[in-house]
Amino acid sequence: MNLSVNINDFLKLNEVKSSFQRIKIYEYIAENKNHPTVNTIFDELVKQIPTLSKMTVYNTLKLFREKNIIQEISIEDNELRYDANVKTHGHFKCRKCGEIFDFEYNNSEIVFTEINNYKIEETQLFIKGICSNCFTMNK
Amino acid sequence: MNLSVNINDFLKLNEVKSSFQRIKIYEYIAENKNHPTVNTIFDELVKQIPTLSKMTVYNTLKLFREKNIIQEISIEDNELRYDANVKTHGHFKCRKCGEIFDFEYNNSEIVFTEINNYKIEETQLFIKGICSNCFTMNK
DNA sequence: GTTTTTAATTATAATTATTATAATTTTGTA
DNA sequence: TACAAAATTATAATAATTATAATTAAAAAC
Ligand SMILES: [Mn+2]
Ligand SMILES: [Mn+2]
Ligand SMILES: [Zn+2]
Ligand SMILES: [Zn+2]
Repeated sequence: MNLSVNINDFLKLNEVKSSFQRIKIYEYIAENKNHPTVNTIFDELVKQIPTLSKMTVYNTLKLFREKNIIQEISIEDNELRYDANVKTHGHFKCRKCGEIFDFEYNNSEIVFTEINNYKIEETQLFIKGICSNCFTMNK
Repeated sequence: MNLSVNINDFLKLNEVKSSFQRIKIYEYIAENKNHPTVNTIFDELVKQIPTLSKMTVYNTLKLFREKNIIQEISIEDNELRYDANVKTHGHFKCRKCGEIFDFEYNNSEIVFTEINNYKIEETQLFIKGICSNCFTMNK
């Protein structure tokens, strides 16, 4: 079974015209689940695709966002990161190792009195601190 | 009563050496509560202080952050914004008018099973959507 | 299956944001 | 006032992003 074929269908299903570059970019984000930046995506893929242009990465990410098949997260420092998991979930960034961990939380448990008549379209919960790996290592 | 005098004391209390520029920058963020970007702060203050350098704004914001008298919020688009309210609180950005609203929420009500042994240092909750002003105007 | 049309990718240039460095000015202290 | 230290400013360098045009690839028409 070839994953690229599945991604090809997935893109078409979401009104994204498929191409070799687009499949590879989506594949990278979806498989690695590492919340990569534009530069990470480019640097990793240019190894496989030497002709790849960073412009294509920018354009493709913009298109994927418009079609809602990826989400953009700006956890800190002006560094935008991308995630193929578009469901609402939380992100934890470790100050030591820099890794970003996903976590689930119950959105409905948060009570908003001040903005209860506002139309909510997107929710982002970011937590920064030290992950358990780095915490135990320091002892 | 002169607010600048109070800010002067406040800065000293927080181990920040006071200066005319630093007082004006803190004053702008604290009084306007508009979560300004570097450019907003510079553009507004350069009207009063024609010799002001953007470098000073960058340096001062970095210093204020280190001393924890402001917080940096990166709600979207690679645009960093600054807030003199350093207590944990949520931010709502309206897609129509662009304004950012503060709201309170009870952090303890959110249950994190996956990261329950992680050391939490900072929490940011961002919500995007349409504010009630813009929502009623569109009807 | 070749030609034509359209769209995507690439290469390049332009713009913007940020950081680094050195010169100048200000502030505090003797 | 004179000196030393720090902050501010001016300028240059770097990095990130966007815009534009040329090239290549894909799709549609014939
Ligand atoms: Mn995620
Ligand atoms: Mn706020
Ligand atoms: Zn870690
Ligand atoms: Zn609004």
